[in-house]
Amino acid sequence: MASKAPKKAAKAVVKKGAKRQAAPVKKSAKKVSSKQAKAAAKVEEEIMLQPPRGMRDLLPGDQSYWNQIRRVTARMAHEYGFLRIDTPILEYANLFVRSIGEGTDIIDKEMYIFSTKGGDKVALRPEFTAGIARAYIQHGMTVLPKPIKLFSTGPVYRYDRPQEGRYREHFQANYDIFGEQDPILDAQLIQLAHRVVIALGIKNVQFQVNSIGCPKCRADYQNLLVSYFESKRQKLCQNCKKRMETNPLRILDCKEDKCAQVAASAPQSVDHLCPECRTHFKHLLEYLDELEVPYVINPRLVRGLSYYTKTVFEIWSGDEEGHKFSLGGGGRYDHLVDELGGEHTPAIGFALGMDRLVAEMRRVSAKAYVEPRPRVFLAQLGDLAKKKSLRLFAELQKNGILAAESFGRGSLKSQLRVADRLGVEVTLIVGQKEALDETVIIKDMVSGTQETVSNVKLVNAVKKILKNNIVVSHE
RNA sequence: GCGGGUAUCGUCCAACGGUUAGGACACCAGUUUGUGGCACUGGGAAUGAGGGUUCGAUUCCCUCUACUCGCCCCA
Repeated sequence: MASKAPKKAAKAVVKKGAKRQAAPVKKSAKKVSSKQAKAAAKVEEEIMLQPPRGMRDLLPGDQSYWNQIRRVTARMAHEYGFLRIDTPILEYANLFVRSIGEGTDIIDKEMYIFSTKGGDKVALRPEFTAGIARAYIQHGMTVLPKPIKLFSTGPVYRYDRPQEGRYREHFQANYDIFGEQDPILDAQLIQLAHRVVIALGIKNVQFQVNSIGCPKCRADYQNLLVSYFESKRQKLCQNCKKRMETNPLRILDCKEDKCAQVAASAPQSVDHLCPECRTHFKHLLEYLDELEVPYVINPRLVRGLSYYTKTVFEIWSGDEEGHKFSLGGGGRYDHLVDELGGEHTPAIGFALGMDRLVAEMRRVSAKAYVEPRPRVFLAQLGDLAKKKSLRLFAELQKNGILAAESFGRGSLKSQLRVADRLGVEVTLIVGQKEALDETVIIKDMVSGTQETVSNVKLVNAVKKILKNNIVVSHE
């Protein structure tokens, strides 16, 4: 038994789920004085055995839903003609500031921004589109036949207060289309989003759509809005009073009761669109009706990024209590590319929140993708067999037989226990005798019967047994 | 950034202010050494950190940290 002091020192280091890492410390602590141990523990305490706030591990047990989402989003991207693109997680900060815009919450308070050793101001991407638009311009994709459809998945970062369904690191599946202004693309993108969600087994969804116009008509509308809110200034919350100057459109979706009341009778952007924007929106709605996508027009939907023009939309999913939350959103951004220095390129894009899709799939017990499990276990006994088993393992794989093993274990008993727990149908046993004879024992785990076959016949024999067994599908 | 709640083995729970901090599940080993499931035996494994009150704190108080729920915002 360790004396009390070292044990305490070790304990301090241990923290949750860190037994193994802590064990060596415990051992060495025995040898040193308690004073030293305490000092060591103090240093060790600095190591937080948890990820930074708002970030989490996606454990093996979580992966089936993630795999399903990765597969479906990528398959659908392919079917709609999207090409995969991966851009850096880190970009120069001003790329985001310029595209997303000052006055937005994302830029003003939610961006991970810092300086490199070389003095560059960089930021973790808070969304995909800015980096993708940058790559589009930089690599001259403008010469490619239009439209150019690009697909990405990966983490994005927002320095936000975490809560249910909101993380500082979360994952998005992102779709962008460059070089086409026809509203049928808007509709097609919404259709894609709908089909992804449906394919994942999430059925109770609805789209919220709105048009916030182009820079021309929005400027007029914004003036109208400001003068309206100016007349009701007293009734607005502190935040919204500030928004009057910075981002008046956002007052429309303020959740404060008093603001919502004022906003309810505010002029709506859809009533003040220029002829071009009006036509665009009208056609979009016609296409959506044709598609039979569930949608409602939400005149107060404005979205938190300032580069949007014309169409904006979100996908919402409901739960039993009638509480709804957003699974994704997007919109058109016809002027982002030229604002960033490229030639004028109308574009539209949207992102799905993968973490939220997982949460929603869990809630509705949606089907998940399960990797094929090994149906064969390879057990070894004795030094010679142990050596041979590595080669045999590879041999099985080359012949399409996925095998599990527990080579580190000595006794046959414990290996069979593992085999049983894994639920394999066949265990291959190689002992000293078999290793010398170039044979393997094939044990049927269901009936318990076994036979010895020569190495050369092994693969076929195993395949035969597996073929005859009824394959249990894992949902 | 602002409120509320929570913090005990890997997980889920227990412990009138006094227990060697207990149990279940999981994990590891063994039940005569080359054969799984069941059973039995054994083992490792925790009071988030720091102060205070007290003879004595897992328990009461304070601070910090983390998590969590809501607001804000968003995916």
